Amino acid sequence: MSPGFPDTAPTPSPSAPRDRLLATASALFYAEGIHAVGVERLITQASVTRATFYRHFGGKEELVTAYVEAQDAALRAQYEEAAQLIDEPAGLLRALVGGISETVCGPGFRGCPFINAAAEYPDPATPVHRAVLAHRTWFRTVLLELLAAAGHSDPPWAARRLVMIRDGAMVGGYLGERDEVVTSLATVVDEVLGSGRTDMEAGPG
Amino acid sequence: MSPGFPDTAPTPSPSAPRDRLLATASALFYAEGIHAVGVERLITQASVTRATFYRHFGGKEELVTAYVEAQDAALRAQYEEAAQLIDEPAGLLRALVGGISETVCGPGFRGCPFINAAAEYPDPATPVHRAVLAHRTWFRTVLLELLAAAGHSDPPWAARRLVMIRDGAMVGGYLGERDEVVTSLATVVDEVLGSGRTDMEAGPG
DNA sequence: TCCTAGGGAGAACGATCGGTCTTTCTGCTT
DNA sequence: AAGCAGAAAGACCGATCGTTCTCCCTAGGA
Repeated sequence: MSPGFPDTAPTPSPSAPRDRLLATASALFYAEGIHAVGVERLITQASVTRATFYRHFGGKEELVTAYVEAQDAALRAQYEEAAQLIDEPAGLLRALVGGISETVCGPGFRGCPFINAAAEYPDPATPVHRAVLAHRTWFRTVLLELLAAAGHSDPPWAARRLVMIRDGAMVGGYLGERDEVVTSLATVVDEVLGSGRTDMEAGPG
Repeated sequence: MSPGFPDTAPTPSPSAPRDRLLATASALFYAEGIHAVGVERLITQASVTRATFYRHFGGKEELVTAYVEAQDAALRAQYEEAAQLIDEPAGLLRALVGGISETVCGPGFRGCPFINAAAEYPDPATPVHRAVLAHRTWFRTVLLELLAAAGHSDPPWAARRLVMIRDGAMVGGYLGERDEVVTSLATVVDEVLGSGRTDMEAGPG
């Protein structure tokens, strides 16, 4: 741009085609299912040519994996952001499940992208399936740590319960009544947190 | 049709090809996903010709619908069978969730066929999606009736909780630790049933 | 006896699948 | 000024998609 700043500039377009591709893929894969979306449609909607597609991704499955990993990264970032605003573990825990409620009630919610992806990639050896499991492991670990930090009497037990109720909320929000799911979710979280008799009484604080 | 026993006999082969087709489809669709299985493979493994396939089903989607409806019918039949052996609603309720535990722990469990099918058929107008919702409505209704018959103080609330925990168990049994899921499931059922303070104290009776 | 419905076998349909190729043009680095 | 990486544009590949077709054979009802 000018002398003194020879660096590669603040990436005016870091790799626009790649980003467009991933964004388009995320929207289509999530809304319609992965196997239901072909490469043709992807590159057309992303305004990208075939050659460009295969220059950035080794193939469709690699793009699918990138899609799942991007969802994972987004949730991790969302959590990190919340973690910088909230100090108490119990509050962070509630913020975490609050985010789930918002997701479920948000427009265009179509189920958990990880559960849906796993439904289409049953083989555990698949990178896609592995990415799903990796996200779930991360989520469970975060719950475990927060529960322990909050002084819960039985973090493993509580984490198991919270993971199950999260999955139930995701499925129910897609194939059932969203409002009911959200209220049930909140109630269960209060119960689980309240049952670890320490400094984590229910209530938004 | 004619004197004596002109009837179509006790169906020596009611429609063997059709049954083979549906059985093969059920196994493949469940194990590998629906869009991942083509007609070619279907008819080859079922030892049926293309013409025969299209004589029995209008197309692939009709077979998929039949697959989902067959799963639904099997579960309804399983429930009816249990209902004839068990009188008390509370016991029947426990048998119902006991069946879920067995399913989750059974060999080859690959998640809930209804949840998985819905992941591949997001459009609510699709017969497949509708069949999934129909099954879920039936399940919820059964829970509701059993809870009411058992004298639970808040059947709608309890039914919601049980549906959510069922979904959580199905997902967790596929993408998590099966043993943990089953024990958590049993605990939650006890809690939910026990909270309706009437004649439904926990315990297998 | 005929006759016909149902199944087996397989060719063929257009469409789309995921993937590779060549060519041209632009924009940056050297 | 030269050169090169990345992207646009699009032809092209074999394979498979779901679907329809013809032909033949066999078993069961009229």
